Amino acid sequence: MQGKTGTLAGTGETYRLDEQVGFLMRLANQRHSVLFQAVAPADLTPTQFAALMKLAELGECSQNELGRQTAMDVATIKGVIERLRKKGLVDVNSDPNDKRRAVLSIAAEHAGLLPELMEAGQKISDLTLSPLTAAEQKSFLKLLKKLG
Amino acid sequence: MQGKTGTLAGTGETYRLDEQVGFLMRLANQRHSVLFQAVAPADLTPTQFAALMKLAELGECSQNELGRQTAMDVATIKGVIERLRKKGLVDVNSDPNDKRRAVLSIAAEHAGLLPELMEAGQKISDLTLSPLTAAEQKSFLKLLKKLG
DNA sequence: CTGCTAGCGTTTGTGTACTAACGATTAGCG
DNA sequence: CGCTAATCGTTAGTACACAAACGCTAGCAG
Repeated sequence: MQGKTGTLAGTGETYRLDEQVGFLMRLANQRHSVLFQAVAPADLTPTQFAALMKLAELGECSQNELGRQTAMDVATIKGVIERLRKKGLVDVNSDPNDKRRAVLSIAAEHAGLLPELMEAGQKISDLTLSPLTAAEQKSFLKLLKKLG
Repeated sequence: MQGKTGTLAGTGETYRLDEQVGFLMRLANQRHSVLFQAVAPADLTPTQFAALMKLAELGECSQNELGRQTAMDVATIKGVIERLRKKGLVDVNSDPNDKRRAVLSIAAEHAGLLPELMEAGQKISDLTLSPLTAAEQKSFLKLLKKLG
């Protein structure tokens, strides 16, 4: 009977924030971001990293296309590409065949960075999952894919 | 170290973005946000909802304390509280015993909203997890907690 | 050719989220 | 008692993330 404890007192009080998926996912994401920042080369953020790796995978593509492939909004990918361009990691050229399009590609000078990035990406994933056993990791990823 | 980490850019890429935890968690979070927005009352965002429910649970507390309880940065919780205050859901008063503190509480006029919020929160969690079976949901939450 | 539709990129506005620095206040220790 | 350390809240700056509205361009229908 703590008089001032909670407006929820007396209403059943069954809701626990720290049991909700959304909250737990936010926490897991925060931890992942910290690990990422500690390991990632070239001051890349998780989002920038994703865009860069996808671009490496695709070779060349338009801005909106890359956004779709990485599940980023048009307005989001715009800023991401702009920052990668400023860092000199991505080249932006206009498509002569379609004046609407901007053709993205990885800057040739930095193509050598890719193996390092892939290795770092793997390490970050491993670190993020390290509190789980190998079996748990596999299970977690399987379930996570169903929630995408 | 282990296996093949994609050799060079020109040859084949062995790094699959859509297999990485970080990327999958981002996707799951996006889906959750969409569901949240569709169901949540009072135009609350997931973050605002978390702050509000935690405040209801605690009764009264300072801004920084609420931030800690909900895993939000001081700068983040500041904005969140400001928006909740503008909506009239949260009252902010200064502590007479400690001039640094701002004492937060749920606005009495809206205390009746809480049961509805709890119900919505539960529904959102259920919807988010609906692609999984009951057993999978339990397993997923257990693993997720280890990653927080 | 004209007009419609759809896609590409841009901009604005709102809302997280963290870092870093700051002033004000309180608490603790010598 | 005074100095220092810790805590509280604020602000500026950077970076996602999405909605909505805009202008431009390409492709297609009539």
